[in-house]
This record gives sequence, structure tokens and C-alpha cells, in this order.
Amino acid sequence: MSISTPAARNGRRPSVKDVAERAQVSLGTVSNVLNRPDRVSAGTRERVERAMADLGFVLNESARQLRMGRSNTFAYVMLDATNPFFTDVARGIELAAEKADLSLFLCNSDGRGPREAAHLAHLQQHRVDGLLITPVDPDSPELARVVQHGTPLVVVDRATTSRSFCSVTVDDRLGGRIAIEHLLDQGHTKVAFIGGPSSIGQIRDRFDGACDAWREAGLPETDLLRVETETLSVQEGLVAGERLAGLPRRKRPTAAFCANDLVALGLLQQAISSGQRVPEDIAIVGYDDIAFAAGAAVPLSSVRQPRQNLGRAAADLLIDEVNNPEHEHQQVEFTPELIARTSTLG
Amino acid sequence: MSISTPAARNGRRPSVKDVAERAQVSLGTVSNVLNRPDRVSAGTRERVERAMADLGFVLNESARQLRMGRSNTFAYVMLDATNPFFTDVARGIELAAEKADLSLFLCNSDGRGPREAAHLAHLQQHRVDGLLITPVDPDSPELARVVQHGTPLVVVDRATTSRSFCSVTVDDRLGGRIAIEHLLDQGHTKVAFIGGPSSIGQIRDRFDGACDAWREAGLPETDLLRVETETLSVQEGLVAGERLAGLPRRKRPTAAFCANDLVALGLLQQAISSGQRVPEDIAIVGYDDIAFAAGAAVPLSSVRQPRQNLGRAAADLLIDEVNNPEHEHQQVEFTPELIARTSTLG
DNA sequence: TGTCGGAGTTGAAAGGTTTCAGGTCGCCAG
DNA sequence: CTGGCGACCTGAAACCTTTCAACTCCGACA
Repeated sequence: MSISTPAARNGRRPSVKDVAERAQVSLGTVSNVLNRPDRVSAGTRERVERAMADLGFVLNESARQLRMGRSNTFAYVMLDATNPFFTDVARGIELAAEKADLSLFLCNSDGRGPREAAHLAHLQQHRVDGLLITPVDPDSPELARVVQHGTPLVVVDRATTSRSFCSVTVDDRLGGRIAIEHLLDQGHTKVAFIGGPSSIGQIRDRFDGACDAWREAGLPETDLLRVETETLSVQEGLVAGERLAGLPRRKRPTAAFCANDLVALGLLQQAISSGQRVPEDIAIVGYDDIAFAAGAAVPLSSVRQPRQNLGRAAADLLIDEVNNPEHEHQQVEFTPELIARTSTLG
Repeated sequence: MSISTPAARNGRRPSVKDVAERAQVSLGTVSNVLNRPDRVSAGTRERVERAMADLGFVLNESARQLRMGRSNTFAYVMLDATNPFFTDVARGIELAAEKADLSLFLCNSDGRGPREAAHLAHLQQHRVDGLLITPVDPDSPELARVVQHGTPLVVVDRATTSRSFCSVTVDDRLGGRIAIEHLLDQGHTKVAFIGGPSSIGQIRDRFDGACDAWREAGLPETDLLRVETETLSVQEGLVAGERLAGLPRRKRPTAAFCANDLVALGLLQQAISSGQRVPEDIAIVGYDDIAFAAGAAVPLSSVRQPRQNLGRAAADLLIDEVNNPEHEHQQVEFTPELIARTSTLG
């Protein structure tokens, strides 16, 4: 097979210079065709465009960026690209970026600090115009350093103590409260909180919110049973379910509030396979309202977070920071919402 | 608040030149510290490093790329970032890329052709060293054009007619076959195939494989009931379930093979909520073996694809194409595997 | 003493784009 | 015929890095 692609003809990709030569115009004119076509006469423009097509010209973004000093690109460093919650957030960011004519790169830190640091370094070197991140550690000095080096940054779905950048969060304490209030409404007076590890701020907040509601209802604290898990996975939900089932009937809670939907789905699975009815024997509320919650064997009640709005708001804050010289950092907090389904409504 | 970040001091980010000046050395030496530290004496190196730290120097990747002509970056254009299948594929790619010291950018075409085209153009301009993609249309001339312009490309999880790039697929026809063979083993002689639209090659293949097995078992074709859906979603699975339930008992299949797990989960939900027992009244096999399959109310049997290996293999092919001048394009095909769980085993 | 080699350092050139001050040309008003 | 204007086009300079041939020392060796 003979080599005949434009790019292979001479081992070098064609540049504006080659285009200019072939079209018998100057460099500047080619650039004008690219960036201000209205300033070029129709005939010339046509000649240049044909030359580009003939040569298979692809603009070199590095060179443009070098010259222009900006990249029109954002990046989002995700905490876990396999978690539906974060992919939905990413989608929100993407939509906002697309509307503002910005490219978006997604990176995945996979919950690993060093990987996150590598991505951060690389993205700064790429001179992205702005950075969104759900960090492994929201209080890491790395984040402040990024800002100091001149890259605007917005923290997504994590509260942080720093005031040198914007953040977007959801009120987890309120989320815990409304979950419990819903169960109280349904008449439950013995409830389990299932989730962990409590080193994660969000999980603490959800539990604290639950306690607030519980106390205000005047119920004894001992009847809000805390079941600590190692992680938030389906597997851990299963284990927790077995633990509940092992309790003597008098002590067994009639409802469970799970710190996320994966745990709730595990609990649900255990309940059904051991012959319990949901919600008659045990009612279940999850958290996040992922797509699989509605599609579970018993549709799952869940605390919904405005995932996509979260992403969109974060991107909008970043766009403001980049374009508006009077930008002031903000901490935006969204409100969660309870979605009641069969798993609590019977 | 006074502006005091290094970057803000003069509105321009420090360059190697600034570093060189401050460290009292030449440009070349700074570059050596960056790229060949062993060639620089310890004292000088230290001085340069201190200068970098003082100034908050961040290397400009655009300039480096421009000079070097390569970016050490791959990109994967995903078809649907919210589908767990693709995020797992992405993870496989990521691991391979990380091992080869390449950065990876993820983009999401979201199943939209124009968005895909925009990403493609942008990535070519960025001079990524190689491109992985699960395309909206595997036979689009766009892909060939990318290759022609000089960017190596590997198609992931889609068969294509072109031989100008590598591809990695899973044998869908075999997948269909083993699903049906499993159901035949369990004694089923009336089975539904649920999925669509059949314009998608993969779905056709899965159905064709199912037919192969069915025919070879000597069963009448009419007893392999085809239920066409609009898309592969939980919702469509629900609808299909209702359709099956509406059939007279004599005609009703005792098992269903769903073209993906989302459909299977929908069907499962419908079956359970309408009081059927799974698998006694209806056995169910899904496809993809996503994480939620094992965690379903009745753990779901499913045809597993080696998602992560798929990604890894694709990345490795691309790495070979980039580095090895004698590279030859390959079409790699993986073999699926049946994971039998309660939904077919009772 | 003179030569050689090696370690460390230098600085100009190159890479592809955009910008912008300046040029040419044709045409119209005076 | 002259001056001036607008439309269109030109090409050098700048952006920041890496590379590499050339240079300077300095100690070793004959």
C-alpha cells in the first residue's frame, strides 16, 4: 500500500505556512480566513479554504494557545468516574461548558491522592482556563497552590475551609433531616442509620441531620440505631441487613435510612431474599436517587441531590471567575429533596 | 486583600526565562534541570529549583508540545459517560495509559454525532498522540479522515468495515448463543428475546447468536419470541414485562434473554411487583454484567464482557501503533462469558 | 609544558500561530 | 490631476520551550 495521506507525504503536518504558499497568499491572510473570515475577499477565502482541504490542514492548537495565552478549555477532575452520581455532575458541567463554547476535559482521580496530584499538575501545565474538582481531600493545600499558581478553581460537592475559591455543595444535614422526618411521618419510631465511614464529612452531616429531626420529635436517642459501614457499597448494605435481621424482634428497627443508594440497594436485596416485605416489615430510604433507585425491585425512596444543577452551577461560577474581573468567591449550597417511592409508602 | 500570588505579581506567568534570570543561569540550563537533571551540577540545580519555587513556575505545556511535536496524551471519546459499561472500559484504558506514562483525556459524545465531531476536531488540533473512540456511527467517514490527518485511532467496542485502524470488540454473536444455551440447559423451550433497536449491529448479533443456538437445539423458531424495544433502558424493560404478562399462559415464555442489563432489571422489577417468582415463573438473563446486576433484588444472570480488558487492549494497540513503525492494524475480538446467578438458577 | 577529554554551561534557532502597523490598489470627490 | 478613503493584503515580531553545536574550565596524562 502506497503512502498517500496528506500528513504522510513529507512526514510533517501542513502548517498555515504551507497553506499560504499553496494558496499564494501571506500567513496573515490564512489566519484571517481562520479567525475573521469577513475581512477576506470571497475569492481569496475560497482559494485558502481549498488549499486547506487539499493539504489536510489541521490547526495546531498548541501554537495558537502559546500565542493567545488562553485555551478555552475547562477540566473536571472526578473523584470516581464509575459512580453514577459523579457522571451526572459531569454532565451538568459539560452542558454549561458547551453553551459557553468551552471544551471540557474529564479526568478521574479514582479516589487516589497521587493520581489527583498528577492530573492537577498536568492540567496546570496545559494552561486550562479553569479547573473543577471533587477532591480526595477538600482541605489539601494542593488546591490552594493551584489557585496561587494562577488557575481558577471550583470545588464541587465538597465543603472546604478555604476561602480562596468557590465551592458548590448540597446541604447534607438537611438531607438527613428530611429523610428522618419522612420516616417519622410514616409512623416509624425505631430507625437505623446505615453508613460510614464517619470520617467523611458528608456522612457525619447526614447523620447529624437525622439526629436533629429525631431529637425534635422527642424520641429517645437510643431508638435511632447507628450501623457503621466501612464503605458505601452494595456489599456493605447486605452485611448491614444481616446484622439487623439478627436482632431480636423487639429491638429491630422498622425502617432504615441509608447514607447512599448503593447501601440501600444492598439492604433491600437482603431483606427481600430473606423473605421480608418492603416496606411492611422494613421501610428503606436511600440517598442520591441514582437511576437504579427507581428501577429497583421495590422502587426506592431516596434523597435526591440536584446533581446536574450542581455541575452547572459550578461551571457557571468558574466562567464568572474567568471573565469577570470583579468576581467574588462564593460558597453555593443546594437543597436536597425527598423522593418518596414504594420502599417507604407501601 | 492585596494581590500577592506569584502569578499575579505582574500579570504574566513566569517562564523559563524568568527562572534563568533569577537563578543567574542560561535558558538551556533551566531546561536541563527540567529534562536532564543529571547533566547539571548539584549547586546549579539547587539554585534553579529554588528560583522555580520562588516564582511559582509552571511549565507551559503548549510551548513544549509545539517544540517537541508530541503531547504524550491519549484521549477516549466515550459514547455515554453515564453508562457503567463505558466507565469501566475507560478505566481499563486509563490503567494502560498510566502505566505507559501517558495522560488521558476523557470526552463524552453523549451519543450525538455533532458533539462527537466537535470533540474529534478539538482533539486533533490538540495533537493528541492517539485517539480511542466508541463512535456514534462506526462506519462514519469522519473516522477515516482523522486517520488520514495523521492521528492514530482505535475503535472500541464497535465493529467497523474499515481496515485503516485497529478495533477491539466482543463476540456478540457468541454472547447471544451462550445466553440461550444456558436457558436451554435449564430446560426452557419457550423464550423471549428482548431488546432493540435492531438497527444497532450489536443487538442484531446478539439476536442472531441466540437464533443459532435455538435452531441447533431443533426447536421451532416461533418459540423464540422477539420483543423489540425502542432503547435499552430500565423503562423499556418494564414495558416489555407488561407485554409478556399480557400473553395467555400457554403462549407465555418461561424465560427471557435481554439485550442488556438495564432492560433485564426493568423486566425483573415488573415481574416481582406483579407477583411472579424469579426464576420459577420467569427466568431472566441480562447482558453486560454491570455492577448492579449482582446487587439486584434477585441477583441477575448476565453475559459478562471483559470491559476493563477491552479498554486495556485498545490502549495497548494504540501504544503499539504510536511507537512501533512496523505496526499492523488488528481487529481484536474478546470472548464473553456467562455469569449464572439466582435469576436463572432458582 | 602541551594536549586531551569530560563535565558543565551557553545562546541561537526552530516550532506554528496570531497580531498589528503598515503597504498597495482602485475609486471617488474636489 | 490630486488627495484621501476603504478594502484587502503583507510580513515581522512575539509567545515559551527544547535542542545542539560550540565554548570554557579543569584536571590528567605524556
